[in-house]
Amino acid sequence: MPSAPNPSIEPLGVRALAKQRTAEAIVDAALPLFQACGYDAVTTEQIARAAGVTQRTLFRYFPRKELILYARRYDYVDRYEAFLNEAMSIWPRPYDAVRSAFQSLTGFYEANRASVSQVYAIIQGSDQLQAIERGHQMRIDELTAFALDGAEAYFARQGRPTLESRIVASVLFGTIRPMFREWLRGELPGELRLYAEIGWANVEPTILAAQAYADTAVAAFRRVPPR
Amino acid sequence: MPSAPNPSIEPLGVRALAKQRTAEAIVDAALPLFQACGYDAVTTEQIARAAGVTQRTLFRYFPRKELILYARRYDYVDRYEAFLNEAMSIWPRPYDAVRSAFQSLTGFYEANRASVSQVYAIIQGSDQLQAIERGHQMRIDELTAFALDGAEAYFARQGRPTLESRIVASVLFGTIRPMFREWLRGELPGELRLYAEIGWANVEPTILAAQAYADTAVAAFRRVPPR
DNA sequence: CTATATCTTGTCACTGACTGACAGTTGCTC
DNA sequence: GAGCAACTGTCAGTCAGTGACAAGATATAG
Repeated sequence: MPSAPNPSIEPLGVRALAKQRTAEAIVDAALPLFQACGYDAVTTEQIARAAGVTQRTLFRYFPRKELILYARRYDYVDRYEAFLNEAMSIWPRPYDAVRSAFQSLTGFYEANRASVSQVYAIIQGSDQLQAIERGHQMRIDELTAFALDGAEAYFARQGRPTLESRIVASVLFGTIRPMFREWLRGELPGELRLYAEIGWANVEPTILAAQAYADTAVAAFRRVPPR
Repeated sequence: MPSAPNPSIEPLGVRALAKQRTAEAIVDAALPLFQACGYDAVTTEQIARAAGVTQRTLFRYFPRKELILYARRYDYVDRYEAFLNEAMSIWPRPYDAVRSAFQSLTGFYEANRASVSQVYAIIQGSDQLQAIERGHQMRIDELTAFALDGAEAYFARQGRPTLESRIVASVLFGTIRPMFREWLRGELPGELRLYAEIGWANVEPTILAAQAYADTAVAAFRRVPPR
């Protein structure tokens, strides 16, 4: 009685196979349309017709329109969380764990450059999608800030991370993200890993400065007399 | 022939007055409903009926539902931009200009604490509004990064700000924003200005460190051999 | 191999935000 | 006071997203 069947090993029944094919048909129909006309201009009904299903069925597979687009990005937020979970139980220093998780994510981006770039380009064409994207980024930032608070804080994840860690996380991603973006746009030659390594090598001194800053600022901040 | 009439001095005709009253009636009807039931649960038709107008008229005044809510926030993004425009033509150092613009914004928040807090609380209750809010924050970040690139770059605002400035801007707001949030939530006693000043006094060394870092990182980054 | 339970899909009807077109009314101007 | 422009209401329509139900296909038990 295998309680957690691996879908890639477990032989799929006709039904599960059909489901998989339907989901892929929807995404395959949607992406070219998004690319040609822009995300906002494509209606869910057009996608459904192009995929040979009803609009209702489409919404059963993808409860929100954005999810059709994000399917091909393989849920990079969840992936980062998984990487971080693993790294946090291996590395003693939170900084090393974050760095390791990010390296894993970098490898993932490189392995799927084509589809990730395509989705990135589509996102740039829609304000709504950019806002959603920013939400994902905030989640990544928060996750990272929790990680920087230490393994205990990370795995509990109660309330909000400390102000110090949030500051450090914004320094970190304020640096790394623009680099990722330029690479995705094809404005940087060669491998992403290379740039990521340069970034990390240089970011460490600033992290230390930011940490020192965060400590003094937060201390001053808490020292304000109540009332 | 006054080409730019000041609405608060120019005597308003019956028509203009009626328009003003209608807009206020809509906002006055909406805010209590939002506060009581949550933004998402209140329909535009309910608001229209409560304000004594048609739904169609409501949308003529506020093309999107969110704008009803944001009316009472007096468009803080536009306001920041106006502050920044002024500051950038006064201060020679971009950093001072940004600081000055932010001080103006802080004063504005303090002067309108009640309504700003109310709107903030409503935003917290809706995912959609939070996404919109993120969009505003992105605009503020970008504006600030352009400002840090210097007056010329700021007033032209072509393309994207430099990587260096984007990094510095994220450090800046990664620090300032959590403070604003805590203050708006009522978790910090006293005046916002006080906290803002502490934050700024302490952020400067980190800005310098971040700037130094950004310079070396970006330099290393550009030094990567093409191909 | 058949009967039945389960899954999946299509159809229909609906909500809620938002828009275009048209017509009636009212304030403004000459 | 006539004519023009602005403002509003009415109506119909689009698009995202949801609930309910029935028909068909699949899986499973006997």
